[in-house]
This record gives sequence, C-alpha cells and structure tokens, in this order.
Amino acid sequence: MMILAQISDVARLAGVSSATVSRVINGTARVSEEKVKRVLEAIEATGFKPNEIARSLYKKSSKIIGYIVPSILNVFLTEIGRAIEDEAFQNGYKMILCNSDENPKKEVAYINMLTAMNADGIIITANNDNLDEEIRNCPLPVVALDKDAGSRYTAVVQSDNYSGGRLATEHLIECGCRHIVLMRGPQKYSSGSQRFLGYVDACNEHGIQPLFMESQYSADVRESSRELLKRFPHVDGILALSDMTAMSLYKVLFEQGRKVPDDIMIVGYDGIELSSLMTPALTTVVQPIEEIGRLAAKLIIDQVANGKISSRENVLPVSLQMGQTTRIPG
Amino acid sequence: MMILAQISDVARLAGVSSATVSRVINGTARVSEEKVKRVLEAIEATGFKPNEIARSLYKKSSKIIGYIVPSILNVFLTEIGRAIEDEAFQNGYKMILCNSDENPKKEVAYINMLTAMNADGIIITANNDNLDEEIRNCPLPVVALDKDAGSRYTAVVQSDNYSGGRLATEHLIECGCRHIVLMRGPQKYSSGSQRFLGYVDACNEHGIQPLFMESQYSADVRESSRELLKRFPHVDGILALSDMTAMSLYKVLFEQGRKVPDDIMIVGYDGIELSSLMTPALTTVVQPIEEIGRLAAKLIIDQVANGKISSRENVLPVSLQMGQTTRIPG
DNA sequence: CTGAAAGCGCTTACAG
DNA sequence: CTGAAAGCGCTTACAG
Repeated sequence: MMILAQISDVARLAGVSSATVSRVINGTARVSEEKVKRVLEAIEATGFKPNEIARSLYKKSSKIIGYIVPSILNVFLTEIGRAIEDEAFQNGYKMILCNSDENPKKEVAYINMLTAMNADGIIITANNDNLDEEIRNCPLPVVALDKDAGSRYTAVVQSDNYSGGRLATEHLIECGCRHIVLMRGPQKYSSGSQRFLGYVDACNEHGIQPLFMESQYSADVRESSRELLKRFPHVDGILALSDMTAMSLYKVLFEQGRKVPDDIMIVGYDGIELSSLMTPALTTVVQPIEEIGRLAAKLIIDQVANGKISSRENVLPVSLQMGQTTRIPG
Repeated sequence: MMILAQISDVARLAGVSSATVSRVINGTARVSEEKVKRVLEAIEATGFKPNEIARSLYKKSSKIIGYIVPSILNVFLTEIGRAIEDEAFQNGYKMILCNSDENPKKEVAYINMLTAMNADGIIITANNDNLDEEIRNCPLPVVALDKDAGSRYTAVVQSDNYSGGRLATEHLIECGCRHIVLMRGPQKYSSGSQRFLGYVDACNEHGIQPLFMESQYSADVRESSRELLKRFPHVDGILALSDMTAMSLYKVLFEQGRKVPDDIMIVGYDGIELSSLMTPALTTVVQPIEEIGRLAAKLIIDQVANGKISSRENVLPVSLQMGQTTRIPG
C-alpha cells in the first residue's frame, strides 16, 4: 500500500503546468523538447499513473466492454469471452464479465451498472425477452450473440445455425442413421430455430422423418436424455444441443449399454476445447468461437472510434469436426 | 441511444439543489418529506441514474474487484470466479475478469489498470513469481489464491492441499493400489508442494514407494500421460493434477487399452461440475470452490468497510468424492 | 433541513 | 509552445 502520485505532483517536480504534463502523456499537442524530457523524468521519479476514473469522467468513456452471459459456467460462452477479452486488451479496453445467473433482474442491473460506469459497449447473450425496453433505453451500443437481428440491438454476431443443423444432419445420414433425433433448443433463439430448420430440411431431402424433443442448455441433461431413449427406442443418431450436453447424453447411453457409435451416433455442437478431450472424442459442429468474440468486440471498438457500427448483421460459417462418436460406413 | 439525465436536471425539475438530490439518493442526511417526494418524482420522470464514474472519482472507490487468472479457460478458476462474482454482486460490487494468458506483462498491465480504475481490491492466481514488486507497490488489497502466505499479499485463501494429497493417496491405498504415481504440479505453488508432501507422507506410512512426474496445469496432458505409462509400466493408481487433466489422462489410458478402474485407478482434483459428468464419473478431491471464491471477495469487501483485513491466512477443508474411476475391494 | 461552494484528478478550449 | 481556467458529474464539509 502506498500513496499515488498525481498529475500535479509531476507538474511541480518538472516545473510545468498540469496541462503540459497531460499533453506529454497523451501526445495531444506539441511540447518543447526540454519540457518533455523533464516531464518524463518526473513521471519516472514519481511513478505517476494517470487516474483512469478522472480521465473517463471527462472523456465519457471508460474503455470498458461489458460481456453479459447467462452463466459463466457455460464453457462455450467463456471461450467467446476469452476472445473478446483478447481483442479488447489489444485495443486498450478491459472486459467486465457479468454473470446474469439466468436472472432477468441481474441482467437489467448489469445493463444499468455498465451504463452508469460509462462503459463503451455491451455484448450480451440474454435469456430474457423482456429486455427490449432496457436495451432501447441504453445509451451504449449493444451487440447480441445468438439472436435474430432485432431492431433493438446495435448489431448481431452469430454463426450460421441453419447450416450447422444441416451439416450435422447430413453427416449422420451419410453415416447411415435413419432415426435421427434432434435435441432442440428454445425456438425463440436463432440458435434453436435455425438449427431446427436446417435439420428438418436435411431430413426432408432424404425422406427421413424429423424427430425432436425439447432440451435445455444446462450441462446436465441426463434426465431428458433418458426421456429421449424412452420416447424414441429406435433412435440411431442424436444431435445434441452443445458439446457439454453431448457429454452428459453420452453418460446416459453408456449406462444403458447403448454403444457409441455402433448402436447410436452422436453429434455435438460448439467445438469447445473439451470436445476433443472426451472419450470417445466427440464429432461436433464447430463454431468459429475466436472470430465470434473478436468480431463482437471489434464492432464496439470501431463504433467508438468511428461513431457508427460497421456491420449490423454478422453470420459466420461453421464446420464439422469428426471424432469417434460417428462413423462413416465402408 | 438516448441522452442521460444528470443530477442537475433532477434538481431543476424538483426545484431543489443538486446537494439535496444527492442526499435523497444516498440517504446521507435528513431531507424534508416534501422535497424527498419531489426529488423522487423528478428522478422517476427523468429516468436519472447517477454516473458511477463521477461518484467514484470523489469516493476513490469504484466498487470493482479485479480477478486475475492465468486462463479463463481453466474451469476450476472460472467456477471460483462465479462465486466471487456472486458475492460481489450481492454487496453492490462488480467483478472484472482479467485473463492474463499466462503472460507476466499482461498481469502487470492488469494490476496497473485496476489501480488506475480505483478498484477496491484484486484477487489473483498468478503464475508469475516476479510480481512481488508490483504487488508491494499496489495501493489495493491483493488476495492470492493458491499461494503460500507471503508477506507481499494482503491475504491468502486456499484449500488444504496437504490433506488433499493425503486423502487421495490413502484412498488409492485403500483401494488396493501399490504403485501410485503422482502427477506433480509446479512446486513453487503450495498446491503443488503441499499435495506432494501429503502424498509422500501417506506413502511412507504405508510402506509404499512414492513415485511422481512433473505435469502442467493445461487441460491437454496426453503427452505426459503417455510418458507416465512408459516410465511406470506397473502403475496401478494415478493422482491427477486436476479434473481436466484426469479427463485427458483417461483418454490415453483408454486408447492404450488400460481398464479403469480394473487395471489402473484415477483420482482427480478440484471437484468441478464436470467431474461427475465424465464417463466414468471421476473420483476426485473436492475443493470448496464456492467458499474459496466467496471468502476471497468477502475479505476485500470487509477490508473496504473496516479498513483492515479480517484474516490473512485462510485454509479451507477438502473432501473426497468417490466416482467410478476407483473401487474399494470387497 | 438546505444551498453555494469547493473538490475528486484529469483534459481541453482559450488566450497569449 | 504553454499556463490559467473551466469543466466532466457527482459528494460533502461549511455556513446558515
């Protein structure tokens, strides 16, 4: 613990005004060579670090990007967070990670908090439909992940969920599956509805009956997995909602003696690091996690710099990564 | 996007001074009933939210706790982060998650950044020994996780690593293992050295030869796992460094046709949510993740309130959670 | 109980 | 090129 030097201490030591010190630090105006030298020495001697709070009060920007997620324990979202943080840091921004705990009140509280802190933007994966009012009233740019482009958001970044659903389904069909069940996410999100559409289209094109059941995003889906096996006893392929749920689903299949991929094949979704560390390694639809996070951060950083959003709707491509939970015959 | 009301707008509308509005908001002094009413109405009408930046400039506190971790992808640390965030939020604090990427420069940059933001404290899992200088010069309380109580930290919170190492070893011995290998973490951390001591003591008491090899904290330890099997072909029990590394280790055992728990038993470490979702469910040493995070946050919050740290050294108890990667004979 | 004033620590027109 | 002054939006002694 020690007392911090202020700009006035530096000014006094260097024999100049605070304004001059500020100019040297920010490079906002020419300062005579000699004074620059004295100021730099004084900064060195005092260990002066500008108070960012005072600076943001004037600048009306705190170089903070808020990232609001329903759960910090969702690895996919955390991996996106890592990319946001990385892009932010490279540009002199910080990221505040806000865990809404799937609690609408906490989401609102965080939006207000970030506004009150002069944050420069918000990246959000909301699980709350009644946030419209808050977002409309929010003076900051709000970038949504995993949403259809609604007028209330400044921009939307997501991956191509339709193709993802399609790709996974076509792969299972290619593997010989004929009774494919989709574990369907909430249809109010594009991740849920678009994947479903991709799945249905692929099924129809191959003369296969689409089968599905509702599922939650939580990591532990053992209960609904058991339910699935009961409702669809002939299932030979399952599209999971995420890699984490695939892991939990696999556990149930194993317990019930259903061999993967011999009896039932599984395709996960997201492509988190874990997917390849599972035993067996998971076949999964890989979202461009790094790009999603970076782009979301970049949109906000550019908006601050240029005053306008460069691209409102952003859909990034997905790909299929084959592991050991599916097998192509022959 | 819309313009924000300021305290002066509220004051004008209510026909009082800014000081009075401030008093009503903060409850710092008595205000006549009638003016309170008018102020409240004006706040409602204008949608006024106090600017936290201006407030923190005066108060020299931004109600922010910084949490610096080597990697946001370390699930154990993220679960602790969830607890910190929760405790923080309940007390009107925010948490800034700082991902140091195992980069010492980034750690220093974040410490400076948090200082410049008037953060109220820092919780850190540093992987950098040369941080002493920065921490000594840091005007904020710094709570370390996973460190021996060094004089440079304001406080330390960790779980009982010695007992953890012991507990896991005794369990494997009880399960009949006689060639137990410890995947040993960096000895500069108490998590590494204390667990090792517990392991060695337990081995010695049972007349078993301690065996170990160095390992990293990264999730993917497949390479060192293969190395382990080569160096210790008779191994019948392995203490992993974490649950994540146990998962990766299991993958290698499976690939090499070593049956778990029949041929080799595994004990993980941490007790993250994932440990029970693995197939087979992992036997692991459970750290009190929730308590660790909450306590670390509480120490900082209390320090702000009372001006002093309530407890400098904090060691929390661990427990063993049995899964399917070990089996007690008979 | 209440307002005018000073101050938190910076930055930037403004005037020279 | 440079300093005195005003201002960012609050809070709190101070005086009444």
